[in-house]
Amino acid sequence: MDGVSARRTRRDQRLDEAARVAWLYFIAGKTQDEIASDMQLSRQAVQRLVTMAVKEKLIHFQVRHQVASCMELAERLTDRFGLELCEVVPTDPDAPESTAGVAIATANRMERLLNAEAPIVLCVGSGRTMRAAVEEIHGLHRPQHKIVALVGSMAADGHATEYDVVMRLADKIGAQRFPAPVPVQARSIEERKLLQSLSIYRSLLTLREQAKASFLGIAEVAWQAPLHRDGFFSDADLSGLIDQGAIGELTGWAFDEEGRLLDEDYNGKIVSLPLETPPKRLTVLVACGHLKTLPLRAALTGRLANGLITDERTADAILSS
Amino acid sequence: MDGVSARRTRRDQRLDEAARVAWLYFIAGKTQDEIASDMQLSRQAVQRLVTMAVKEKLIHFQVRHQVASCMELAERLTDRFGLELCEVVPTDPDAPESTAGVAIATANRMERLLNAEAPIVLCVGSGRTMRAAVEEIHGLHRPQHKIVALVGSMAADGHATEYDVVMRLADKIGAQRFPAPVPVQARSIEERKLLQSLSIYRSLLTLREQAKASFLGIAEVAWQAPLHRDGFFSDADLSGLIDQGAIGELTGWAFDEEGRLLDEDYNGKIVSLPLETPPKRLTVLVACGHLKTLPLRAALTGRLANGLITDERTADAILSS
DNA sequence: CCATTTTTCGAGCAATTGCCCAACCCCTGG
DNA sequence: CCAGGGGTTGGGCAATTGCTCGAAAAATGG
Repeated sequence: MDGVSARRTRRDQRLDEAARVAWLYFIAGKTQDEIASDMQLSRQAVQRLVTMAVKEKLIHFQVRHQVASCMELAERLTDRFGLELCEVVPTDPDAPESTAGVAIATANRMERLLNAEAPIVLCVGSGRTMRAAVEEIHGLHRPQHKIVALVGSMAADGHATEYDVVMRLADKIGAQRFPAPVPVQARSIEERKLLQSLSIYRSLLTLREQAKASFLGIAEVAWQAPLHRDGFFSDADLSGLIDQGAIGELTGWAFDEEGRLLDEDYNGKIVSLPLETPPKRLTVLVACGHLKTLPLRAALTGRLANGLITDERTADAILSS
Repeated sequence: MDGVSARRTRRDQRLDEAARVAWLYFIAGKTQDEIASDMQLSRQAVQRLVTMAVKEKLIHFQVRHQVASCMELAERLTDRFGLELCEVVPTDPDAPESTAGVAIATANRMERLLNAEAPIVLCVGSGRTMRAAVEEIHGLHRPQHKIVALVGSMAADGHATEYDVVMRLADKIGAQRFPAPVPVQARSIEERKLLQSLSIYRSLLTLREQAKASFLGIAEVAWQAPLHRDGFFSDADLSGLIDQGAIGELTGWAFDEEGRLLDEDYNGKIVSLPLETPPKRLTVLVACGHLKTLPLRAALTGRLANGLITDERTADAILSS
């Protein structure tokens, strides 16, 4: 009997045993002790065989539930984009563009942070999804915390968005609020500089340095996209952005499909807090729906964020490029 | 929100959580503690969710190895025929009628019994498979044990079988031997009675009463089957048995396809120790190959034995009737 | 054949898991 | 509004499992 075939045989016998043990352990539900006496092995030998069966993939675990695929998608997103937090919720088949699931998941995550007794600073962006998320937060009273805006809630003409996330969240939990009483985009670079010289802006910057995490929406850069429709960006601005390859924006900052921020010529009038690239704290993008796929993929590729809460369909779309 | 749908939703949420937990536990390999803090649940809650996931079949275990199907077949055989011992070994695809695997498995089982220091009595039948099994026994020296024949090893004309299992096994382990120096079948009922009146026969009966277990082969009743070819049964005997519906025999005792022993007219000349029906001790049938399928199924159906060692193909054939 | 290296073994212990129980919550129906 | 009952919770503890380590056995090499 030659060495190789002998070794092979030994190994096969080992695998046979491992498979038997795995069957008895996982399927028949016996304890390792029982199996040990059944097969007259030591308990430790059985333990090793179980480990081997798992390592050698003799035993396969399969979760038969919709969330199983969500978990897998979350893991793949985490790996691919180096995320610190990723949550994928099932897509409601009756309302595939609904933000409900994502909003609840986001609310849960925020609640977890806000549950703390020690005062924390939480930065939030704006948008419908974030607003919906905030609506899902219940029953917390945390006056010690500070909610800070990452982005202004006004257009250059002074009219305010209806989705004022900071105020609503602060209301909900009785926290201190730090909105940004500035437009998303100034009329000119000079105006932007002026606005940024206000002490209020410096306070926001300082607060953000202390922030535990940021949660923000994302938007596509396209005609009739929310920022355009609501008048935050003019036709001319938008036209320029699109020409420059912008496909999405975070708190006003436009980026291309590689997640590279556009330069001063195009992002120069944005008054929102600058994006941290790479993020210095947990920075979670919250979005779902097919319009968000490209912007999300781009932002994650460019490491503009290190967290993501989305739904199954969007997650799948992000990964299948 | 009505009660039913509320409860349903609650349950679904529970199952979602359970699926998440199961995924993290079984697939991601996290500990319950880790999962608990990740999902901010108590450790016990996670434990319950894992249990629920298993109970609700959310998590499915699959052993990807040939022996997995063997284990399942063994379980089904155990359930269906009320067995105390059942072992199914993989069929060698290159030699599907080979008794090698079954012989090794049988040897292992016998070794386990014979390993004991306290003296035991072991009864054995005859046949090629049993002989092969005994050949696989190694390195035991147990002079305190007694090996007892369940069946004679001679034909009525005095010639002995080449498969003398008792002597070979006793040689191997240095045990005391109690062969049955009688034919399988007497020439007449009178001769049978005479043989049974010998003190040797009574000794064997007494020894069997003390036996820990019996291991025996099985044979088909058919033209050119071993018992016929080797001259243990005459053409006339066999013809009668077949007419009476005999399809198999254990230590000479013929039975029909329901596992009912044939009556005195046909089994009246058998000198072998009577079968215990139902077995009063572990009684293991050792056989594989397509010729053995029917006899095995019949014998198990008639509860003529409470143990079985066979191969995958045969096991499958026995069950698919 | 013996020496050396590698693998395997099981005891002992630490970590993890399973389970029981009293306290608690949340319905439901007075 | 309250009382009762089913279900849920987490503490505490026992059972089970995982891991480390030195010893022993087996494979390897001379």
